[in-house]
Amino acid sequence: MTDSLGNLKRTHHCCQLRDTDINKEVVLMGWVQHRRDHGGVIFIDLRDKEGITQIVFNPENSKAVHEKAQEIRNEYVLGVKGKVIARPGDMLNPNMKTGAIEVLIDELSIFSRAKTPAFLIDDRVEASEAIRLQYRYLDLRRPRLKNNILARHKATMAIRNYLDNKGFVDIETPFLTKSTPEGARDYLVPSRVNPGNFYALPQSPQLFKQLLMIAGFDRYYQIVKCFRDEDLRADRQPEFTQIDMELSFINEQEVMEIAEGMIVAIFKKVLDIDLVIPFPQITYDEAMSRFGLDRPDLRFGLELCDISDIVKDAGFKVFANVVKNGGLVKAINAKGCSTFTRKQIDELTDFAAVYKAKGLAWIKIKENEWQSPIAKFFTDQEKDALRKRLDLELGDIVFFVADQPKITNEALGQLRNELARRLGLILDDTYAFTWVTHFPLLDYDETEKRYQALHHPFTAPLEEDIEKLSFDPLAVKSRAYDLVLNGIEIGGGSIRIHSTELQEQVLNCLGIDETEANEKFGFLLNALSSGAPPHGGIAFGLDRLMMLLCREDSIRNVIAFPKTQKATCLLTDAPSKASTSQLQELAIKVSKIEEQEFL
RNA sequence: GGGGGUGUAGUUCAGUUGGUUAGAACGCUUGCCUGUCACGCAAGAGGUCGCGAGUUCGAGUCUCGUCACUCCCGCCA
Repeated sequence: MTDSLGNLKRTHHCCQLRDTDINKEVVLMGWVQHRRDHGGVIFIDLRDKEGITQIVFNPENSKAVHEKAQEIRNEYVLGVKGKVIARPGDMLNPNMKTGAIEVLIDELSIFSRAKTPAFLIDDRVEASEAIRLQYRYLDLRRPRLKNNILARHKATMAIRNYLDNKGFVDIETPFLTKSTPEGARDYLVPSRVNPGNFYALPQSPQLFKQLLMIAGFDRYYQIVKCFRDEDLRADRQPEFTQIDMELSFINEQEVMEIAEGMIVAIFKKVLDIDLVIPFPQITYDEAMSRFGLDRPDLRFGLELCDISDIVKDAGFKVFANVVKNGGLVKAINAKGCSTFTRKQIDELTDFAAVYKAKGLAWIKIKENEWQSPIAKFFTDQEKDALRKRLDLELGDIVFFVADQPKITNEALGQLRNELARRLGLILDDTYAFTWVTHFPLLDYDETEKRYQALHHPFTAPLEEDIEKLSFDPLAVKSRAYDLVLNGIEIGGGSIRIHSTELQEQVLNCLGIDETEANEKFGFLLNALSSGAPPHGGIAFGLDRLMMLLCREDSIRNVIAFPKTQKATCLLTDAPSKASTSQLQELAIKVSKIEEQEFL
């Protein structure tokens, strides 16, 4: 039998007692971190959410209690009553906050016995991801995960305080809602009372927050789950949390200012770091040109350099032909890295190939010569131009990618990040923020042969570009902005379209005709024509932000109960089969399941 | 949908060219120990080598398939 709590009342937590508390009678409750049985005296490290206190069972103090304490094992849950005493002179433990004292126990309650845990509750012990997820409640006892979750709480508190002070109203929006076209795959929920019909879980509260602006709430925020049924990554879960906000009567600069203030408040509260604002802003075009990606990592240089004009007539046909066909030839000069071996270069070539680069050309700048499979194709004049453009000096190696602009930028941009990692150019405690602005409004989907919104269909085009919608849609820039931290997109938003006519025009561009538009989001178009204020907003990925704040490399480590890469939960074994009666009630037939187990 | 990595004791891993009884560390159990702090000492238990086929006199090791976890590409407005 185990003991019940009875009248025992906790007086302190396990990180609280100091030498100033000596001689106090205290009651502690917690889990057994370690047991050290010396035959006579037994030491136990008692752990709770706050920390660890050493408790002592001494047979000279109470034989019966000492006897009972023999039984204690790791992870047992105890309540103990005793006296705070000073540790003997040289027995202080400077590594513990409570290391000056210990508690000599007079009364012991064993609330729970515990099976031997699958892994030790200690950050120094490794366990596989699968085991950690299966026993998540044990992993959450360990300091690393526990502290991440506590940091997340600090962050959300800072966010709520900040936004409340700025006049934002926290409003909940429905989870059982309507499927929206465009965007990610929806999670569907069958409706029992409307057989054959389905709700969709929201990919974001986008339309509802716009409706709230039209309703006149002026400033809205929500820390809210969003659902996207797409394949997972280290920084992507099917359900994730957004810090979602929307404001009326503002422009993009004002949204960015508010957002910066919030990020500052979070960093101050969680890390006690004072960030410098405003964050730099660069346009999408500049980001692509200099860094190859729309989420540039500004912690290091290694910028990309366009050399298409220099090589357009070169004897090296690979380069020349790419330029002739509207492609792009760009290069990165890795200063002082001409010592790269053939093997290293091959690895980098394989790396670039992942991003569809057909090859990775290179030139090593050696004494008296350019060592390279392609150097012989260039005239002295071309070499001279390259030397100047790329700042080529003795000991450099320069990498080239030649392809369609999209591939050249992506491959070389990713190579830039990889080179920085390999060369150790990335400093640990640097937080390099940047806004990326002036995204294109649309891009062209080759497989579906139509335009699609880069951000979403409700993003406003730049005023001066609106007329181009009819004759050159791809040249239209939008009023969208992303916030990027260390090469990772942590938030994005836009000024929205608040005019019915413009909204219809953009939908038209996307190939959504009036009938379809009315069917899919006629409610929004109606609302827009019922008095819509100019408005815009932004949403941050709370999980990604916390991942960066906690220096984790997966968002699973900042989510209490995350999913595996196949979107399952190893703890609860979700998703699982539905019973025939459940399915019948929902008017659903399951096909293509090999061995359907009837429950 | 595609590519890479991993899977051996409760946990983390080692396991040679295919060869006798599959090892280590930690954890666990028992005993000893009154000042430890991931205590120490001694003894012990613990294995469907992910699963299924195949090759072979013989498979943890080789081949094929399959499952799980993970990283990436596609996908993710």
